[in-house]
Amino acid sequence: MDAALSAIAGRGIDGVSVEPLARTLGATKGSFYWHFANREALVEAALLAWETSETIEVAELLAPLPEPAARLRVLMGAALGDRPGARVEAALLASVGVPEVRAVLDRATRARTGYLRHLFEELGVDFPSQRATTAFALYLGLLHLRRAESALAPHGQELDDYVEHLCAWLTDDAAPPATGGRSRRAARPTG
Amino acid sequence: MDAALSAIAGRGIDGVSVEPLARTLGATKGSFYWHFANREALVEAALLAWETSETIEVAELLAPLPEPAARLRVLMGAALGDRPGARVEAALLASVGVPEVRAVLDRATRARTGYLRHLFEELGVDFPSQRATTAFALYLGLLHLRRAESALAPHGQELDDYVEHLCAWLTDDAAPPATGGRSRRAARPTG
DNA sequence: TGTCCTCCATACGGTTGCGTATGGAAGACC
DNA sequence: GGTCTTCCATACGCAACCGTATGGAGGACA
Repeated sequence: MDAALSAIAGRGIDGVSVEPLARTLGATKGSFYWHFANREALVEAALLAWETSETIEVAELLAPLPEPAARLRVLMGAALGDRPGARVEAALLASVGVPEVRAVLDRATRARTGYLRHLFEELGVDFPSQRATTAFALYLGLLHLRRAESALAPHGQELDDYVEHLCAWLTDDAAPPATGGRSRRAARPTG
Repeated sequence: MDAALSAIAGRGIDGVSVEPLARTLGATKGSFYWHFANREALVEAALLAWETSETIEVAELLAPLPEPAARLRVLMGAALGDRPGARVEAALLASVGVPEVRAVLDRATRARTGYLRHLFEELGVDFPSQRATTAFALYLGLLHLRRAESALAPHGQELDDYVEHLCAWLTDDAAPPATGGRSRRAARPTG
């Protein structure tokens, strides 16, 4: 099943095929079909494994951080860093047309934007839902750039600086100048 | 070839197969292989067609707008609206692993971030490259959410408001307070 | 009218992958 | 030792697709 996740990370959901996968494991189809009912069962099991490991990882990462601002930074940094799960997720984004994948991603999206909204609420900024959507969209876009191996995708120290920058930007750092609400934030919230 | 683009929009690059495509057109493989050398030639032709139509569309859209701020708004709005090219692009993002697709998307990315950087320079904001990357990543993320039919993807009037909000945010509307660079913008630029 | 050239259809071989059928090895258990 | 369960391999049928071979209709043209 790790092999299945590797295949997903490398060539997407369609890259998960029973026969080549069995070959790379030094096994045969006969063996595979004893453990799994069919290809779809394997894919679902792999998706489930990814989902749980992902949520556990994130939870463990954020548990020791009391400060919401630090949580946001760590969250964005981990999301865009070199986690093994990131490659899988970037590949899953590509297969969002497959119903099972869509269901998993939908759950993950809800969980993440929900948590982001919670963070922004804790931070006391205005329009937390809208910011959560924006932050998550940024995450998705940067994840794609990374998968596309684009020159725009920041790496290493640059990535750290960029994450810092984004978090400050997302939280209106520096500036809440006691002048009350600004009209430029008056657009209707989205999510 | 329109059929090929439709297939791409609907099921991705892998959804472009010669025999089904010929069937939907009421033709046969024999006919297809007279017009195209092979499947790859069709895909490349379709990608080229998309690329040129896309650049032409955008150029025509922005030509009559002198104000950079208005250009940014129209650009983001069009990018996230219901253009036919948007569905194709969202599907192409999924196939960024295919070398030909990657090449096309890479060119498009360069062109777009280059133009965005130019816009931000015209607007006189600081760190235009970084902002261009951020704006483009946002675009990519929202495009994905739209393709995923996520509840977070804004639509209609909501979309307009959201675009307005984002543009104001990206350009530090309201605030360039002649105080020079602020420390929260001091992270190293990325692109 | 005979001959090309253009465009398209039918038919074929080859590959890849899914799922099933069937048998066989190796240990558990009596 | 016999039997049953567990796990795996070989072999098969089937479907989707790619690309090629081959022929045929229909107009251009001398």
